Amino acid sequence: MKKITIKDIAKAMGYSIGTISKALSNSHEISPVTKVEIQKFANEHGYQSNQYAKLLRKGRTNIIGMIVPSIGNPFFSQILEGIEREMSETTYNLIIMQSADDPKLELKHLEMLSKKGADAVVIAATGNHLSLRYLQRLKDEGTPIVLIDRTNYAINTYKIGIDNFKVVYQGISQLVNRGKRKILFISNLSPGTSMERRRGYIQCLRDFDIAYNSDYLLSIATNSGRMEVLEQLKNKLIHLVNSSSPPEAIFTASDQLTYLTLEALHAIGIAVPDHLALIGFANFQYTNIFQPSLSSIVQPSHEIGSQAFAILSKILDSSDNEILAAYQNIELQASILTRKSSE
Amino acid sequence: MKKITIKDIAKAMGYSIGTISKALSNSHEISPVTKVEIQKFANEHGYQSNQYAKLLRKGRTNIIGMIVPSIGNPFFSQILEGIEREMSETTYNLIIMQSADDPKLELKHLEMLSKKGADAVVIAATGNHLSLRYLQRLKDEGTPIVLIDRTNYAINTYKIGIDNFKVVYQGISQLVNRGKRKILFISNLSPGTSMERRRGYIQCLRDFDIAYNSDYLLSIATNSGRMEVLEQLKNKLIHLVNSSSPPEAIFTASDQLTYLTLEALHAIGIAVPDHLALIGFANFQYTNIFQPSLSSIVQPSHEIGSQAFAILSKILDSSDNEILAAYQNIELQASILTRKSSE
DNA sequence: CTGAAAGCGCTTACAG
DNA sequence: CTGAAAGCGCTTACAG
Repeated sequence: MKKITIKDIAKAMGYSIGTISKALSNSHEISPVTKVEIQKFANEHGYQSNQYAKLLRKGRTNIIGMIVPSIGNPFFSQILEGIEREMSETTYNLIIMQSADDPKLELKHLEMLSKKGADAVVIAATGNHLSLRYLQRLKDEGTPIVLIDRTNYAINTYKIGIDNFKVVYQGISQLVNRGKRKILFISNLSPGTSMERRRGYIQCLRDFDIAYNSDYLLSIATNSGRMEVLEQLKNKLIHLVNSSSPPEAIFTASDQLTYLTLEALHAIGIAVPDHLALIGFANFQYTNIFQPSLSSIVQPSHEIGSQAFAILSKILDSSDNEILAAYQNIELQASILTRKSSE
Repeated sequence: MKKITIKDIAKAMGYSIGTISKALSNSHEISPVTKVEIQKFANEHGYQSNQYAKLLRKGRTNIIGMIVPSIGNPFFSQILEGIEREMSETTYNLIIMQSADDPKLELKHLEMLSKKGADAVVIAATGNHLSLRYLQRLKDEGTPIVLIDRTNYAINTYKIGIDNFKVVYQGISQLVNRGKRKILFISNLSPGTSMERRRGYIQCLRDFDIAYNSDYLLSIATNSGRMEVLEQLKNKLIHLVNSSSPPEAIFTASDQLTYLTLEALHAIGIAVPDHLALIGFANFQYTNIFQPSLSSIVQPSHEIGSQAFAILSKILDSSDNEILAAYQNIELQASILTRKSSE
């Protein structure tokens, strides 16, 4: 059952290679009768065009490169789901790579994608300046770039994320409305999102006339191992809880930090919400079976993925690979599931 | 900053195209001096070979196709992580597709992979006979196939999973040793794993001299929506709990069923483990923050991925794409994390 | 409406 | 040790 080519069809049917090619791509140059005849023959013999010959000829690869910190993180795996569902039956190919939030690895992956001739790149970037410069260069060379999740970077391109300021503001408001005034804010170091999230926190406190306390602003590097991050959190939390002014609530500004903070609180024996309320970013589908059921900020992860693909396919499908009128910064709506952990 | 080709180098250096090609692939035909000179020039000018021209010439695509039920399921996303880490800096390309455990979609994806000319396929198959037949055909045509997770199918190829019988036997033993004799076993319909898991359950009961009760053997189709599965579970559980012989423990034989069963138990107000103990398959990294902390069967998901790639790269890298001596059925070790839910 | 020919970027027998 | 030439499977001006 060897693969059949245009040449085979041409020989079998007594047409030239060019005619077969044109008939199969439905060219108007070919007479309807011949076209039908050829297409029928091709179908019956299971002809499938060789993508690589096509792409070589057209100078394209149809590869969309994607870099995320970790596929195992449900937030990113859901984004991936969203892309895959749209893409699977197209001729595009997705290549996925994990940066582990390591700038060096990220840069290596970008170089690899360039080497593989990726026609577009989707990335949740670490924010490392070398990577950003590389992205800028790719963009200048004509490769469309879509920044997802972490969008607050000074590069003028397509961006898809959420309104970080707003959803954090809402989350903090909830805590305040439940009588919490001493709110610990824990975020990671990603400049792509943490600025806006922190701004939401600070502005909300200000609007509620709550004094700002720098001890309540915690930044944790999450690209070290899980155990290390957990230890750090435990130490910080023990310290704060035993301080003269212990926090009454925690807001965690990333999925991983939410899970690890909850784990740390369990480990050091602090009851949630009795002792300390908690609300945080979390996209795992089953946060309602957490101890306690978790008040979660949920992002439209699937939609982030599907929109990224929508934008790219629009650009790549346009004959001259033209960049759309204006770069868009799409801010989708995140939602808050209020549950026991913040009661 | 246009891409530079072999032709460009040939023109610039005054060598023929063939010589450049051979020098870059380190052929012994070329004199060491010339080779160094050419390689240096290529490096300095950022030459990157066009994979597609290469593959077209060699009749290969270097595409590895992968089909899993759902990328969002942490178990499968971890397998993906395992593959990606090994593969990212190679010239192989992974194409991922989701079957949603839908046989029709699975078959469509397989056809797509064949159309794209995948050089190999990695699949957690539904077990649908049309798909299995298609896989068999691909295999017969020379495409290496690796079955992951669901390995109990009558197709003679590479298989990577766990010793399902053994780990279930151990899990059930734990429950029995804690005094439970009425154990409800909930599994999905996948023939690739559920047979062996069920066998472990039944054999364990037998060895402990516990009467087998068919009411305690529950099979749930998990490819309908999440809410639907949840409803089913709630109904079944309410019925059983109120029966004349209510179960004392539950063993859930898939990740999704574990989460949903716990959710169902919460919803209908059954306390775990006080009222009913629970132990189940679960690969989410943070099952210790569940309510209660979950006794989990954890599979070596990353290793399943990395081994799949290891096998394939070995086959595909061998010049004649030869199938290795014998097909292997690799059974990795799963582990049991015993925690509060089964106390 | 159909065909002959060039070429995408590469590799590899075959000569010399 | 180096080069000329054919060919992987396709598309597309250009002729006729």
